[in-house]
Order: sequence, then C-alpha cells, then structure tokens
Amino acid sequence: MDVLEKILENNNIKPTAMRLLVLQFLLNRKVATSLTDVENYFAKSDRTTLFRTLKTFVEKGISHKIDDGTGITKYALCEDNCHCEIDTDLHLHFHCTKCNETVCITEYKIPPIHLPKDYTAENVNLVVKGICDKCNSK
Amino acid sequence: MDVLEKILENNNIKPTAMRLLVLQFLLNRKVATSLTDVENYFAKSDRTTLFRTLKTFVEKGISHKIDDGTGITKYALCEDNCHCEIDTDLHLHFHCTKCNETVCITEYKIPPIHLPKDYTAENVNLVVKGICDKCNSK
DNA sequence: GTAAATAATGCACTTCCGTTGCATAGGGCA
DNA sequence: TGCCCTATGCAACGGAAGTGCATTATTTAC
Ligand SMILES: [Mn+2]
Ligand SMILES: [Mn+2]
Ligand SMILES: [Zn+2]
Ligand SMILES: [Zn+2]
Repeated sequence: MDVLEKILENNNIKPTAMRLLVLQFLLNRKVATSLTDVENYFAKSDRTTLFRTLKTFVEKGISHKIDDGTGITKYALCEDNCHCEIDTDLHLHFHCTKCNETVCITEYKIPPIHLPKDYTAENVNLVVKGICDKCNSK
Repeated sequence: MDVLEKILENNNIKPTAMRLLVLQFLLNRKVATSLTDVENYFAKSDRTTLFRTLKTFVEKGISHKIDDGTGITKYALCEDNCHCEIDTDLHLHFHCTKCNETVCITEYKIPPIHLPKDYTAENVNLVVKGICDKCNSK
C-alpha cells in the first residue's frame, strides 16, 4: 500500500483521491501553506473541498493550523513527534517579511513564559517576523 | 487645558470631540479594545470615523494594535515607556478563553528567542491563551 | 447484486471584519 | 466673509472563513 494512504489510514482519514493529492502537495512543500496556495495548485478543484480537507487533517492530528499574523490561516503537516492534538505544540513560527513565507521552527522550543499571579497558560502562539535565511543570503 | 487634550496635542493629533471621547473610553478600559467595542459604546457614531480614530492613534504612537489570534484586531493605549512606534514593543499579550478578554502583560518582557542560522528577527508577537486572574478567582 | 445508509464533494450563498471612495461639514486663518 | 484643509458620514467593496443543501461516490446491509 502506498505510503500516503498509510499516513491517512493510520489517522482514521479515508484516503480519497483529493486527500491523497493534498497530502502529497503538503509533504512536498517546505513552507506553511494557505488554503489559497492549495487552491491555486489544484485549480480545477473546489475551494470548499480543499478547505474541508485541510480542516480534516487538522482535526485528525496530521496537520496544524498556523496564525502568523498575516490574517491568512496557514497549515503545515506535523512532525512525527508533534503533539498539537493536545493543543500544546509549542514550536514557534517565523514569517519572512520579504518573501512572505512562513515556516515552522522546530529546532528551538518556546522558552518558559512568566505570567502574573493567578494567570493560567493553556497555549502559546509565538510568531517572529523578520528576514529568513534564504532572503538573507541573497 | 484638559489632560486629554494635552495627550493628543503632545502627539500631534488634533483634539476633536470624537477623538477626546474615544481616548477617554480607552483610558478607562483595562482590557484591549476592538473596533466593535468602541462602536457599541458610541452607538450613535459612525464606524468609519471610529476606525480612523483608532488608526490615527496607532500612527501617532499613543496606541498599539494587538493581534491576539481571535481574528479581531484589538487596540490598547501605550504605556509611557512604550516604544511601539519603532515596532519593537516586546510585551506579551494574554487572551482569556473564558471571558474572551485580552490584556497587555507589561510586567514581564518576552524572553530572548533563538533562531536558526541566518534568520534575522525584526519583531515578535507572543500571545498566551489561558484563564485570566479574574476568571481563575471565581 | 441490489438497495439503503453513510460519507465526500461541489456549488451557491452568507457572514464578518477591515478598508476605501467620495461627498459633505466644520474650523482655523487671511 | 471666503478659502483651504481636515475630519466626518454614508455607502460600497474585498478577502477570507464558513455553512446549507443538493449531488455523487463509497460502504454496508440484505
Ligand atoms: Mn508549525
Ligand atoms: Mn499591548
Ligand atoms: Zn524570506
Ligand atoms: Zn478571563
């Protein structure tokens, strides 16, 4: 059986044609992906289907949503050791203001955050804006 | 002269009636404020005027925009020692998932963030979600 | 194998928020 | 008073997320 199908079935996602294609697309991309990105790539497909495909991937835990501050939701497949399903996936995201791309920075964890008395943290979103490695080496 | 007028004039903002009212409203609020919040309070006023008032406050540096991840832009007046005008106002924001309110946490600074080689940071947005002090003490 | 049930897809439409264009009103100044 | 610049108000637009519902595809039941 195909490796893509395996990924989906291991996560209780029925491997339909569209889902396999979207999964492959996401696997090949190195940067976080918006619905519009997917839509442009699969020009013939319907936006709603793609939207719901991405939503399913997030719900089933193979992908996570990224709010990078641009106002456009991005998605990225989870690493093997990712635990976003418990809503505490604490890696940070970097948004390059030059090439406009957003990436997961999984090498470094978010440092512990100090909060005032009686505040309880459940989740942290850390987005760093700046210039990415590719843009800096041009 | 009124203290509110002084704040505006010190920052090159013509103290119109509407602007004074909005400023007072923001001063009295202890939590970050959305355009809709302002709109609801000044029910008789026009949305656009309020929008542009908030925009002016940000541009002139007496207020800063907050992206708390809810998708709704919030605004909060800057503290005296705030330097958001140079885009490096590095305090964090806390969004309570119970009362839905967002506050500036100015007591603690954002810890230094490690980035991979060749990445340059220009700005950081850190939003912690959880339960606020008020909601926790109920 | 056929029929019923279930799930996925596609199209249209909605909602929400931020934003802009343009005409009008107001306020300082010659 | 008349002029100019800015602020205001109304309307409309735009992008993106999301929903309702009919249609199609795929299981499952018989
Ligand atoms: Mn990520
Ligand atoms: Mn703040
Ligand atoms: Zn870049
Ligand atoms: Zn609260």
